[in-house]
Amino acid sequence: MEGSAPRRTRIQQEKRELILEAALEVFSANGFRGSTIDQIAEAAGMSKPNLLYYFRRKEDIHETLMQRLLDTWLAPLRELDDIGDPLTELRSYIRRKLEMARDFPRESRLFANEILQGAPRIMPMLEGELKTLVDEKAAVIKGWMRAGKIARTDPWHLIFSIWATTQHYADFDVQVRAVLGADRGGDGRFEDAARFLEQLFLDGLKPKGNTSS
Amino acid sequence: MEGSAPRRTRIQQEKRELILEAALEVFSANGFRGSTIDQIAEAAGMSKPNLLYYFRRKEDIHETLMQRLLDTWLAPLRELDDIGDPLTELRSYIRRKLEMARDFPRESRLFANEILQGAPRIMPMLEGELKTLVDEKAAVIKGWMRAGKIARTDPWHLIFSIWATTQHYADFDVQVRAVLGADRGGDGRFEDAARFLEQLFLDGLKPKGNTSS
DNA sequence: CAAAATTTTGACCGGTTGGACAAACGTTAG
DNA sequence: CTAACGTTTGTCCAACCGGTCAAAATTTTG
Repeated sequence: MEGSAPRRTRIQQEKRELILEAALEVFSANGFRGSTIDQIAEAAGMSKPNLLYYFRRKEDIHETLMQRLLDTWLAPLRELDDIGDPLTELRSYIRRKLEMARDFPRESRLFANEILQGAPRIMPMLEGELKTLVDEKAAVIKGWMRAGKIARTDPWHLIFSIWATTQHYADFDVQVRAVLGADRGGDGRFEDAARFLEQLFLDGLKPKGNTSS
Repeated sequence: MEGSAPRRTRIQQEKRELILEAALEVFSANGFRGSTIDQIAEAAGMSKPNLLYYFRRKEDIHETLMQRLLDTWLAPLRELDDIGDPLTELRSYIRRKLEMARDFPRESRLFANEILQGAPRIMPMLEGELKTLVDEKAAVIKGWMRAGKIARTDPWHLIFSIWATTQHYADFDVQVRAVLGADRGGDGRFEDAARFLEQLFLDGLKPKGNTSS
């Protein structure tokens, strides 16, 4: 048995890669329904029928893109390990997620688009693979709490808050840049965000040498 | 002078309201390009030409919806005042934003859709009204920091993180519910989130009576 | 009631979109 | 050269979409 993946020539591999790159650009900017095959074909430098020779349906492109995305997207969480200092481990998870928002904003937006529209194409994955992974890591975090290594809170909502704060810099990028303005909205914004998030997640907002009244 | 708003009969007021309600449902679920006038008309219980009698273009509906949205959406931030205890003030801002995510998830998703696609229709507002408001409130927060009432951080990124964490429960609702599962994903999830966010923003994750090693 | 004004509808139109298809083109192996 | 195979393109189509229009139905007004 050869497995179910169809055999592909070298040129097919390359062209499919080209199409997926173009489709990521278009889908992430316009959503699935807002994107046309023509747009993708043009971005990939080929004609529409030619594109349809490599992917028979528009949905096939989106599906392939989404499958690839999910692996790399969840990699940082998978790396969250029980070895090492818990606070350090969480800090580097936050850093990695923020780096992904900086380096792969299109992937983040593609994912956000899908979830926003009710996740019609990846619902089974959310309830299956994703839930399993999060539950597993929540158990790890709970262990750290029982050991007194980090404060006691809800691990699931902790993970949500890390996702939300980091992906915000990819998904809401135009808003972030508009509000920060020309001077502070440049490349340095990710370092500012990293500093802020580290402080937020470690120390919160209470002033340092000050017990609450 | 009567002002520039056109005079409208009672029935026009009602039908326009009906259409806007239906359009909010459809636009927030499918985005602007992903929604059709037919869908909105059907959701509003009228024919397409009839709908177009009240709003001449699809974009007019979206624009009206967006204008109304922005006022109510920014109301909590406008209320952030210099009077009262800073930590209490921030805590209730977070609570109000989370309540809005719970009570007006469609509005949140409509806004998220617009920003995700590059905010083509509200860019001037982001750079104008929104930036002005945020700058103003950031100055207030900076005052609190100078007075030693809250820890020193970046006020802009603080506001971003509040937006991100609270709106996450509206925009990524399906994911949140899928990950939490049937038992914890019910109505109680917003109270869990409120408790978690309060702790996160006030105390962070460091264990209580424990100086870092 | 009847005229006037407003609201609703069916039919229609031009442009776009996802996708099919056969013919043409290129490449490689015998 | 040529047959076989893989690739590319022009053409076409049916469905959909945003929007128009004139006529019909309804409501308001005198």
